[in-house]
Amino acid sequence: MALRLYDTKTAAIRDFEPLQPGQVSLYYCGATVQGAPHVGHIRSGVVFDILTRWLEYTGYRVTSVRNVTDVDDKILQKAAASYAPGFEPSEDYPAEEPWFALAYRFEQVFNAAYGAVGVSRPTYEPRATGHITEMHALIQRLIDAGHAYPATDDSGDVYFDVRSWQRYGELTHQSVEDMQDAPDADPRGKRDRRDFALWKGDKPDDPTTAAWDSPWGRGRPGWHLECSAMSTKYLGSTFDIHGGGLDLRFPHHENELAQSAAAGDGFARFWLHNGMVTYEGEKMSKSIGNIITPEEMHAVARPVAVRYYLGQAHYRSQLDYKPGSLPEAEAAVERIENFLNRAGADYEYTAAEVMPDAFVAAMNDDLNVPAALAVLHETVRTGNSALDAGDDDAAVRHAAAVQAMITVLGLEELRAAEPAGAAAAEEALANLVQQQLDARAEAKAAKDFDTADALRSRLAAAGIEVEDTPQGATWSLTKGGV
RNA sequence: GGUGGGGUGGCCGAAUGGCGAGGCAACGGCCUGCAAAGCCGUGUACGCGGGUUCGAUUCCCGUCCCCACCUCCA
Repeated sequence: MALRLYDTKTAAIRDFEPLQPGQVSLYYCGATVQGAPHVGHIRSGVVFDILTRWLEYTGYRVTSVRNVTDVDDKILQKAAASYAPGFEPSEDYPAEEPWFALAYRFEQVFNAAYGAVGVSRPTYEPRATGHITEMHALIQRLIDAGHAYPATDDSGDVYFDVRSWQRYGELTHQSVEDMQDAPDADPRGKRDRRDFALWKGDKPDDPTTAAWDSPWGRGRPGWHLECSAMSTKYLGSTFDIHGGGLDLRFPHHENELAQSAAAGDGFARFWLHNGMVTYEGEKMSKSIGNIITPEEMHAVARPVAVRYYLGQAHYRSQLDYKPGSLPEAEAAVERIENFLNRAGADYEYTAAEVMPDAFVAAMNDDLNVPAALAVLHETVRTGNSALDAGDDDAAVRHAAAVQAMITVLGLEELRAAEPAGAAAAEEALANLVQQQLDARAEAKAAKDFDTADALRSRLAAAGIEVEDTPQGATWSLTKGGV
């Protein structure tokens, strides 16, 4: 069964066939680097990372591009505020920080947060500020085609002419007439209130570093323009998949589509949108203040559990965060981990040999990760049964299958969770623990259970968990701290 | 007002016109000196009202409620 994906534009699940056989071009919206990421941003990264991994497993060569919007009104506002009298510096926002320093700093914070949960770096991460030339070319094409115009006032803005583009609204299935008027929208020199800025004229107070010369005067790019310019530059005028959060459908993606299509580009063939992360039913967002940061999650669960949690729901579903969510994910992850550690790693199966058909079918069905996880857990259970029955061949084969599945889901670090290590300190620790375990084994052999239990308690107090198995006692560091 | 997505057992979360995905939690059993891990088993789930049907959680109509977007948003 071939891959099928839900496309927002056609509002239907369609067979996915790339433009070029064997190759997939994927563009997905990254961050406007005006602040630290929250969990919602990271979910989006995980979703498109899983998509990329699945496409690659399926045999495609994937070119993925995720933009960095490193100049916009909010970035400039925050930087400007840091120079204002009475500004109170905080951990996130120090005093007197130029806009480009702020943007670059948060770009790195974002990358660290993505990396912490195993989101692979895209093929390329272009920055808006590095593509002003391409944006100018696109604006010129739109003006030439009669779909953009310089502002009628002297602002130096250039707007997209929504009324000139019949298809405007096609992505989100809205007609311009039915759209609610934005009462706070500044009509400025617009022909229609819904016209949006392609280019924003320089204002007297703007930093000189945040303005570029253009045929329409000095200024900076409008928000939506960079994605059109950069996606088509690196992926072609028509490319396979455009992704992003559900909240980007309108206006961001609608406007991107309008710009590119009106300029004559085919643009994205599939539009994928991931669901929001909510907290007690409400969308996580800075303005509401119900943010959970990646740091807060990492404080209560290991990265692999955080990743499991963020990826476990279907990507189009809303994901509601609750205090118990992460411990639950941790428990599920440990179950998988325990099986892999029991089964050992002595197998040489290729992923294709052992990947369960049901897993493939689930992933091909619009990335049905919940169903895929069901297959994963069934495999763990069957593998555990095989171990209990002494059928090591079957167990090893199941372990290989689990390994193949968790690699696709980006949970492969589960495999490396064993306590033994090459580092000298770990070796020394292993020696000490083993001495304790030997002493305990002697006590147990002598039926001196008080001593045996005391030894186990002392290890537990030191953060070391002991488990008895038919092959003797094993130990591990207590998960998630003591 | 417009557009889109939902309401599933104690919780999370899928599929499906007919045999109750999967995980977490709970309970019972096996195993174990005990524990842990593991295995087996248990639970009268589909917002409400109609309709179609031999049969509806699933399809249709109505209705209530929730969420997202309508120019800051992952």
